[in-house]
Amino acid sequence: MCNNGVVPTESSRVRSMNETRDRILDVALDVLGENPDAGMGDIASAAGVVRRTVYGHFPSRLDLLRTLTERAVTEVTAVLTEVNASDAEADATWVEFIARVWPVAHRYRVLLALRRGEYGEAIHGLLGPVDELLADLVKRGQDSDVFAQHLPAGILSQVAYGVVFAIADSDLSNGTLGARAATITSLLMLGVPETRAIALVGDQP
Amino acid sequence: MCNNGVVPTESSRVRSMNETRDRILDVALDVLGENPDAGMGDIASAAGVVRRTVYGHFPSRLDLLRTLTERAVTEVTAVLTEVNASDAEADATWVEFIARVWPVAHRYRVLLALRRGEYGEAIHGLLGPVDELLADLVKRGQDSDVFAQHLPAGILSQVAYGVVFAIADSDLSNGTLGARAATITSLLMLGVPETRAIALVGDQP
DNA sequence: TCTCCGTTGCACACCAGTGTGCAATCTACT
DNA sequence: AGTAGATTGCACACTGGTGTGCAACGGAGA
Repeated sequence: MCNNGVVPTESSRVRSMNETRDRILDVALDVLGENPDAGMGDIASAAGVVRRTVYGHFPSRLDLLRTLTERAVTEVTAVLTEVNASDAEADATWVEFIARVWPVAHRYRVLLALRRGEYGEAIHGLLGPVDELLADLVKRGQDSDVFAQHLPAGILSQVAYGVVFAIADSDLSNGTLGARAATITSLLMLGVPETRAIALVGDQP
Repeated sequence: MCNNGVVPTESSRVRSMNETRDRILDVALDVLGENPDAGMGDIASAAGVVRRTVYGHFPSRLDLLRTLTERAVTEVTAVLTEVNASDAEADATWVEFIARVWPVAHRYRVLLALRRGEYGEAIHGLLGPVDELLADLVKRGQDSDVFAQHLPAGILSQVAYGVVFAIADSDLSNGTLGARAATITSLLMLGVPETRAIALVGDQP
């Protein structure tokens, strides 16, 4: 008997294995989010699995971290390029970006802490493309006089999304309150006047 | 033979011991600043001393960290209370505060990273008084309509000096450029209009 | 039923850091 | 010269995490 469809209906073995793998990744985000120094054992038990099993899916801790980071980069760049496609002003684009990236930033907030520490360099490297896209957006805003120029675009963008992550990491992180706060605060620090900032955010649903 | 002066002229033994102790503390700031996970051994060799000697002065790693933190708290609160004594507007006070606290913040920038990690809770606790003083200042600014109110004073002050430390930790950290950038950026995020912010900073020497 | 294979449980070696103990050494003070 | 005390060098035990090896279990698929 051959496969009846084009896609070779994954055997349930494979599917359950992928589920395990995904669960480990998901849980790892939570656990590391609470404590960036959590070990493979902590992640394993949180995922309802034995440490040895985690090593079955990810040969090393760095491998797991890399996979998480790649996921994050994929999701963020997707949002960022989509948003950048519009020809709106840079500040409006920024607002839409934060609104859409907020859940993602909240999920992956731990990566900012992971940039320091043992595997920081590897993580940092993978995050590079995001940094560039972000700097481009800020640069565009500076060139059209929408954003302040007291700092070079590269650094300003770093600080700005550092703030977003910081708020995503704080008590406000849940609900729309955090998103609003992060958006307004980052706009302010990008040099957008308060009235304009509030108007822009007010437009958001 | 009794002491000839009121102050019992420290024997040079005691003095050189204190010098060693201070050198360890100073060097620890540098080493930990580059790598918050540096061990007692790294600190010791950087101080030109053996690991065992460090343990002679500080019974445990936590003890060393605590001492560093206490130093930082002392220095910062000194600046903060002094600055707060003036009856200037909150934004002007903030500018003076950043200007004077900048070298201190730069020296102790590692403490922000240390707030997470194994001994984070202890460090965090010691840093409490600084947080309060800072929140008070921001609150004063909000009450007199000088600072924005899109975030509660407690969080806004956290984010604001998070930014200051972030810049103190970046490439700009040296020279007056970093201080200017940190001041303006933090003012912007506190809701001070760009023109006013630049004017305020321009006043500074 | 039998086989494959993800999973488990336990073993181990390895590494890095922490904190302690103690004899030896060096030096400022008496 | 003698002594007290800071420092050294080396020892050790302990902890906690990493990564690997392997036999055994258990369920889905042939």
